[in-house]
Amino acid sequence: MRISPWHVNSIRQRLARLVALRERERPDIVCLQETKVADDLFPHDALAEVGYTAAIYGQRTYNGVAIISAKAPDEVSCGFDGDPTPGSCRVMTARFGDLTIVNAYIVNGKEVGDPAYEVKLAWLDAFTTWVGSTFDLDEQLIVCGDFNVAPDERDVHDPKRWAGKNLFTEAERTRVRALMDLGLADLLRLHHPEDGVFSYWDYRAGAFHRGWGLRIDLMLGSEPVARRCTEVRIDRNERKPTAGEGAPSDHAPVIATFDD
DNA sequence: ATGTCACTTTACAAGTGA
Repeated sequence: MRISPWHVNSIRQRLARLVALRERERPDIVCLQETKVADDLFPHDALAEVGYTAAIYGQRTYNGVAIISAKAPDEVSCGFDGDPTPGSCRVMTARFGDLTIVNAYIVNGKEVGDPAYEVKLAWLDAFTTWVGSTFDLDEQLIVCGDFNVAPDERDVHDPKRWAGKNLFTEAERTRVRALMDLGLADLLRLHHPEDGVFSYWDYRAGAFHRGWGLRIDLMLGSEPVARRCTEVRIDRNERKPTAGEGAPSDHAPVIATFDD
């Protein structure tokens, strides 16, 4: 089984590349963030042509998440109790048999000092409280998506430059650790302890070309999921302008493989 | 830090969010 979280930054702009990902990597499930489309305009037909059904929680212009899969989920729910930003479509949960997947697009936070940064911290607290009180961590649980937080120094191209900056503050990283302390492992790190493994490069300033990346797109899994996880990698090539039809997202897909 | 991108509006440019 293969599961791929991907921040697409508009599913309509990324449709050809999503279809290509389907053909290239054959993910059974893709968890999308920032679909940026109202539900009545979601491209169900184009995805059905490559064998995907889509569970969607979208809004126009901002945010929006979707879980698309070859086999339809048994159960889907949207949002989470205690969300400090009600009305923003950022979290959805799908159950596939014994496996539950939470797909999350965490508040960006803009910059330290901006009110949005305080919202981000409150959001992370509320999200962790909800995950801890809603799910059994002894069961198979995945929490994945765009966390907008780089967990540690290996996850930023220049830790000194990023120290104290939004996406890499101690306050954010402490909150991600608190989520992991519920009993969720960073699945990529089980296979790749090395630094320089990034999932996001800003569109501006030629960041990709210069190697100015961050790893903020994470796949966390409970112990029963971690045991089944045989590989996690990031499809860095997908970030290249030349990698396929249309322009790239500023995020690359994470690709995780599990024993059946 | 900022060599961009996507979306929206009463729209043919500029603001917003990332």
